Amino acid sequence: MSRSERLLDLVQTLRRHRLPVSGRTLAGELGVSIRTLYRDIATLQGQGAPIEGEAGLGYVLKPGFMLPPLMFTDEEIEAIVLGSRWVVKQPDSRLSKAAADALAKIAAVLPDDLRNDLDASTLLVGPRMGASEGIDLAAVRQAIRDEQKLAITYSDAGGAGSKRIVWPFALSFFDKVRVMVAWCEMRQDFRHFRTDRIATLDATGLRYPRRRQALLKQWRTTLEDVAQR
Amino acid sequence: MSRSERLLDLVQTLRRHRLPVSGRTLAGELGVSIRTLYRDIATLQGQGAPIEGEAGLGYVLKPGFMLPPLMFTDEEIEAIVLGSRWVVKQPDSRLSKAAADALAKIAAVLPDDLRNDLDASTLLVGPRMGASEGIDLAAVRQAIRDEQKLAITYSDAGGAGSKRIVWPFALSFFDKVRVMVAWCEMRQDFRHFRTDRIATLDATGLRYPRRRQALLKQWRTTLEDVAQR
DNA sequence: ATCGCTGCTGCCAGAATCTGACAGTGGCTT
DNA sequence: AAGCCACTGTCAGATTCTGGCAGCAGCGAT
Repeated sequence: MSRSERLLDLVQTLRRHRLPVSGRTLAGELGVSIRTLYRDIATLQGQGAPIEGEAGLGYVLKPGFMLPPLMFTDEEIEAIVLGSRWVVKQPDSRLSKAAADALAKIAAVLPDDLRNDLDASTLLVGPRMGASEGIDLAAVRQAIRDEQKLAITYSDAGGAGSKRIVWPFALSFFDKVRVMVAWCEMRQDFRHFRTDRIATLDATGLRYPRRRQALLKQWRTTLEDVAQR
Repeated sequence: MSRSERLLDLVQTLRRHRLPVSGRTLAGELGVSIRTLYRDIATLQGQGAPIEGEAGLGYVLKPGFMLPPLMFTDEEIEAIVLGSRWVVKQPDSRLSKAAADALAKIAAVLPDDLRNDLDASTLLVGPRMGASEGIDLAAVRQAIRDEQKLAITYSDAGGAGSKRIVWPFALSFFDKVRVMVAWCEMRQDFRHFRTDRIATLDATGLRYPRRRQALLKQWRTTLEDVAQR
């Protein structure tokens, strides 16, 4: 058994024993000398595992769990972060604090580009979407990640359809519908497109000339202006 | 730099290069020989990392991300799982599928006792809770984990207060409020207690005589019976 | 106060692992 | 055919890991 496997084993073993266990016992269960066990404990503590050792008693793992290295796809990470953000907004203060802590831990290890992706997926208002989507939201998300223009056919509130080229930079939940936030070339302004009113959607393969991050920032500023009126 | 650190570095390096990179280049950036790089790639692939190598091109990391070992508290895991379950229920099929996949991956590595804890935290109906809680939900969660009786003072719909001993086994979201699901000793039946109507709550320290898992199963059966009426 | 149990650290030699270099195979592109 | 590349096998040397030993410190029981 390699060292890294053994370290995970140690955590699991500590979880099984709820009461303090002596180092000698742990070493025996892992088939390793007590000296090595001390080194392993030190390594785990160095990685942030909440293991407490007290002379005369033994070791206890404070309640918690070490998630081993896991491979998630972009969308899985997005789903987890989105769900956690929702929990943060819930009134259960303990749980919402826990969710915030978890988010911070996850964000701390995410590479920059992925963290930016997540910023683009905003959660505006208490979400309670009803209508099923007609278009492929994954395509929208892809375009946002790649900072590429989209050609869409959109039916506005009045029912009139229009073709537009837009620069999408965020997918948002708003009231009961999902909304794609984008710069509209036709209007030369920010526009919100309800995803259930987007009739057709085609990737253009063309990159738009500004950074998504910059658009997002500018859009947020605009929102604040509106709110202050 | 230890080997395990370097393996994480490799993943990060592969993420930076979006286009295929040759093994020679990667080896150079990591400061190791190309032979070692091949071994590292093999190790990562063995751990499930979606790295693809093609002769004549180089290596690409299929979009995704490897979360390094992370320490979460019980409540953080609960928050993540609960949030992901919410995402699963959303109409965005791509994202909800991603959430389901992520949940499966997390469940696969959770120790049994923690997985049981999570079963007790159910998500019943589209949640949109408004009222803030008066009592300490963490105490309820603790009692559920430890399978211990609780003494509560509850105000029912009519406003009349009553003292009861209950065996809590699940915390649930229902309509707009949070609900503690428990066996009520007074009524000798399952009862749902809106957490915002629980006036006082005291731990008894007494274990109740049945397994939480069994209560949960029986309660679900009861629910189905009611639904079929 | 003494004893026993335990956590924790430094040290060192042997065991285990990792590493780099070399050689070779097979696929792909030019 | 030539060049680039992924990939595997082998092997000696470098590196790391491991176990045993010695010693210190904190705690509770005797």
